[in-house]
This record gives sequence, C-alpha cells and structure tokens, in this order.
Amino acid sequence: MANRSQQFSVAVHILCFLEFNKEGRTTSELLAMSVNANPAAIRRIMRRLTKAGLIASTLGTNAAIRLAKEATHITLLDVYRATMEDNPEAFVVHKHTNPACPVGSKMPFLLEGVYTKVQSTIENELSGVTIYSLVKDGIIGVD
Amino acid sequence: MANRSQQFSVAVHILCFLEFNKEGRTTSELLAMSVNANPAAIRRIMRRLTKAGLIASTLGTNAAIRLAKEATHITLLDVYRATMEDNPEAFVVHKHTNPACPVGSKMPFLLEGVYTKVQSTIENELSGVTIYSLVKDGIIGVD
DNA sequence: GTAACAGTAACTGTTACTGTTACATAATAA
DNA sequence: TTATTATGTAACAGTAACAGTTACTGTTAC
Repeated sequence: MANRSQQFSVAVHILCFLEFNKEGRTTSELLAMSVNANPAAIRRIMRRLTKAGLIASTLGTNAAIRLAKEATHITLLDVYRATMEDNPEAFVVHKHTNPACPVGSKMPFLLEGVYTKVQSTIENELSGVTIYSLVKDGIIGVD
Repeated sequence: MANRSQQFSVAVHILCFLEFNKEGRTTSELLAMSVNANPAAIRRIMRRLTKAGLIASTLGTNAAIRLAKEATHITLLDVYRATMEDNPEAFVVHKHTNPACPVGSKMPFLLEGVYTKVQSTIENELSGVTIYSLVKDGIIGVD
C-alpha cells in the first residue's frame, strides 16, 4: 500500500459493525469501544467513508450512523479507494533517475508498468469481497 | 505495501543496471549516478540485496558489484522480499480491538484472512517477472 | 436551554524514511 | 610498505505521515 496506516482496517471494522448492528443505534463512541480507539479517530475515518458515499450519519441527540448502501454492494475495493484516496498506489516509483543513462532513463516507465499490473490484481481481489459476506461468514456464522 | 519507501524501486533499478552492464565494472558511484542518489544510500540498499544472495561485491581498488545469480533466476518477488524484509505485509491489521465485542473480537482474524489472500496474489504477480525480462524487453529492446 | 453527539481543527509524540557525512576496512597497484 | 580506491557501516539531522488526544463548533431532540 501507499502507507502502513491502519485506516483501511478500521474502516472495514466500522462498516462491519454497522451491518452487524443495523437494527440498533450506532454512535462513534460505540464504534470507538469496539475498535478500541478514540471517538475522534473514528470520526476522522468516518469522514472519508461519508465522502465516498458508504455511510451516512445524522446529528443531534439521537444521532446515528448507518450504511448508505446495501452491505452486499459495498466491496473492500470501495473501502480501499475511500481510505487510500490520496495515495492509492501500492508502490512508489523513484522518478528522478538520470535521463542520460540508458537504464536510468527507462526505469520509471518500466516500473510503472509492473506496478500497474500488480495494482490491478490487488483491486481485483478486493472487489470480490463484500461487507455483507464478511459479516455473514465471519461474524454471524462463527461463534 | 508495508511502507511507502522507494527502496524496492531502487533495488530493481540496481539489479537491472547490473544485468545491463554485466560486461563492464559497476561501482556504487556509477549506480548512484544512474539512480540519481547518494552512493551511501545505494550501498544501504545493496546490503539487503547482498544478504538475500542477489548480488555480490568485491572490495579494494578494482572493486565491482555483480549479480550473484543469473538474471533469469531473479524475480521481483525475490527483490520484494529482500527489501521489504522487515514488513513484508501490504496491509496492517489493527489488532487491539475489543475482545468483549462480537464484532471487535473477530475483526483481526477476519482481516488477516483477507490480507493473506491479497498478499498471495501480489507475490504471485511479482514472481512472474524476472530482472532478465525487464532488461531484455524494457531496456535493450526499446531505444 | 440543555444534553447528546457528529464535524472538525489543532497539537503532540512517534515512526520511518531520505539525504548526508564520516570513518573503518579491504584490496590493488606502485 | 604505502597510497589509493571503493565497499561496509555507523550516526545524525531533516522531513513526512500517522496515531492519539483535546477541545471547540454545530445540530437535533427533549
């Protein structure tokens, strides 16, 4: 990934929680307890998910957070793109190579090609897993 | 990836250079010029490649760096493992979830399963590309 | 108006990497 | 043997990105 952040992990956690607790009322404090993190940190990640149209929240006393789409229609690729928005690239190319060198002048292009292919396989893999399937097979199914 | 370093990119660059210049004498200074980096930075990456058995170097006045294996037998997966040695994991799992929560208690395990699968596809993809093929098709072939 | 909770800004500490200097070590050549 | 050349390696500063946290603003229900 671009960075080693846990934001993707926490984002998946949030979405699974919302699906699991779809009948109940979920707050950022409740999520923070489940994730074991600060409510503000949860809200920071929520912002990205909201922006990506994956969750929606209401304000006020009885505020609640819920999925904005069916869990069957939210894939991990959606989550990946929402959280890695800034640096979706798994690898970083060193671009400032020596243009006068036969090797240096071609490396960035070469690496770009490799990375694009790898990136595709990652995204393809992620697009095959939905929040629904995670909750159904991994949380409700087990116990 | 684990981190956003360019070490993998530079490592591939180094290996391609060595293959391309296999008839000539390659020094860390020459590599530094091609990569456009500091010789010490090159040597820092070289250390990992040496440790992984991908390159070998001699000391002294006529010191030289060369591939320790045939370029046809060095895949990008070898390079990936050599440079990402410390954190070979593409994703980071948030492990300290709430064990008392039905969702929190299962998330680390769930995510681990997903990440393992993704990691496999990445490594599978990387294992299909050799330094030889990169140099042949991307450097010598083009011009 | 008060309470509850999301939205958000701001600050700190930590980690990891890059860039760099400097020096020890080894091998060649004179 | 000595000077030279280049690798091996330690050490340090600067930078960027996160994680953790506090605190404030804005909105809704009662």
